[in-house]
Amino acid sequence: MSTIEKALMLLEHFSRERPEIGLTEFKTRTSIDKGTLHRHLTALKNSGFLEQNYLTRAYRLGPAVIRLAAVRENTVPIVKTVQYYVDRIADNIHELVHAALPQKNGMSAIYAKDGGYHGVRVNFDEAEILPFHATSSGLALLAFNDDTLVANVLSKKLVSFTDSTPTDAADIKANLETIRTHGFAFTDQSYEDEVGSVAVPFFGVKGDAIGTLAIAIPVSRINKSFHEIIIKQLIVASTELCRDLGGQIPTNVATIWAAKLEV
Amino acid sequence: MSTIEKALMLLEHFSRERPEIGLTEFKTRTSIDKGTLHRHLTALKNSGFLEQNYLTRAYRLGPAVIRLAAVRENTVPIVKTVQYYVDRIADNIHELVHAALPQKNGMSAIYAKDGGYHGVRVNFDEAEILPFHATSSGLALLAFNDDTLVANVLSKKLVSFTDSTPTDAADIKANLETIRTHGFAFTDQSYEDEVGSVAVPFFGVKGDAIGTLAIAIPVSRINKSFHEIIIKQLIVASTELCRDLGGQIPTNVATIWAAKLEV
DNA sequence: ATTATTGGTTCAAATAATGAACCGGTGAAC
DNA sequence: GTTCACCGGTTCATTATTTGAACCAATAAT
Repeated sequence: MSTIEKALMLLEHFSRERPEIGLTEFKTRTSIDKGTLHRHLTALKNSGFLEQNYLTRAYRLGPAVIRLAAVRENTVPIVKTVQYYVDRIADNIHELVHAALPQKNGMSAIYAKDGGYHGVRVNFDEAEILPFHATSSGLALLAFNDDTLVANVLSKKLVSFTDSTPTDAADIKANLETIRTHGFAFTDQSYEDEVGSVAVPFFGVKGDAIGTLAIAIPVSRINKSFHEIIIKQLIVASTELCRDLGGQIPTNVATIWAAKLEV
Repeated sequence: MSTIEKALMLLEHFSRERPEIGLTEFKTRTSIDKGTLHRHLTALKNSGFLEQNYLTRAYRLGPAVIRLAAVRENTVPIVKTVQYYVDRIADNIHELVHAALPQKNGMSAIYAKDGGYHGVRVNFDEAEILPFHATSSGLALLAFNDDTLVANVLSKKLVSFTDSTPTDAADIKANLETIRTHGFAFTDQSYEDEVGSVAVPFFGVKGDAIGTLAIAIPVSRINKSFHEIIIKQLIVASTELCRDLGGQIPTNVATIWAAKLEV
């Protein structure tokens, strides 16, 4: 692995829950030598990707990422485009809806809306990393993306989050196959207890999955008819979203989805 | 310079005007060896910072930056906080207002609003890099930030954009001194013909300038009384913004600003 | 059919990354 | 107030990676 990739991996450790990370904490998290770490962190700081809390000396993300995100969103306005559909679904079904993009180690929610007026809510952090193997977003993306990504994900250790988290590579591979035939993914408390989720992919110009639309919902509120409503909403939104983004829905997926909508 | 910094410098070449850049174009822009470039671009791609247009093979910014920006904005919600004040000023004075943060080679506008109903408008790109030495934003930041940044900027070649662009280091240093005594910066067609601008800094916890609020305006509409109105608006907004961000206005600046508001 | 231009690869030489040991400052414990 | 532990940061000989001139393959232009 190149030095560049090693350094950029450090940025993955920042999240809502861990917005600032000190040198020693990085050391325990990564088991990289302190000297090396310091060099890398300094390089990232010099480039504006990190800045230091001048009191604690801990590192946090810097202003460079803001500019880059603005340029990216101007190039490929996924966030803005996705917002409309997430909002629409949330307003229709009154549950927590989100859209997510693949990152290196999982899906990252880029926008979420809780349309719910229920007492029981699903707790959700934007910018959290959703592991590929334990969430419907992750599975939906794996099922309709490159096989190399699947191989890559399954080659690593599959962390268990609940009693229902699938950790066997063969099981997951089989599940991906059923996801492909169904045209959507769902999970039952595989990432958080009491929370189920349903996801559909959306596609890029190559017809590969470039992101997902998903719904997270307390298992107590799931039943068959509602499940079908959810899936229809997701499929319709993803279809329109693909059109907006200039993406291409693979013909087999298009057929499956069309059939789902007719029922 | 470390390999990491060299690679990250490549990302600076992307902008609204140049959202996609191919290998050979990178070569002409950077005069880095093609082999090296390809390695770096691949590393950035593997880390999600770039992705490739699969038809043209050109590179563009990738999804990783979206997540990072979301985390950063959650850590230090500058964009969101700044929006309110930019909008307010734009509504009051009916001109193009923007806020900018320092990047490596200039200021980057993070939010802009044109409150104008005039025929003549200032053209403005968010996420464009505004050179330190030729814009009021840049000068305002230099004047109230670290001296090392000033030295760094002045040590490089100062590009000329118009006939009025200051390119002499000594001139700029003198100008920074007057900016410090005035508490704001202004430029007259130093970046674009027919456009003047006024900027004030806003400050971080250390009392160092961390960004600027600025107004760009056709020179035909500038006159003394309007100039003063603009400055008052900017000063008031920056003062409140510093409070919101937990920043500290240096006492000497606070004194100057207070005097300006009394007039 | 030929040439120019594109993205991408190779491998010996040059250079930068690495990491164990070290430094100095801060705060807690005795 | 002395000691100790922990923090961020630095040093420098060793080691491994980066580098770049030359090369390859595919596509577009002449």
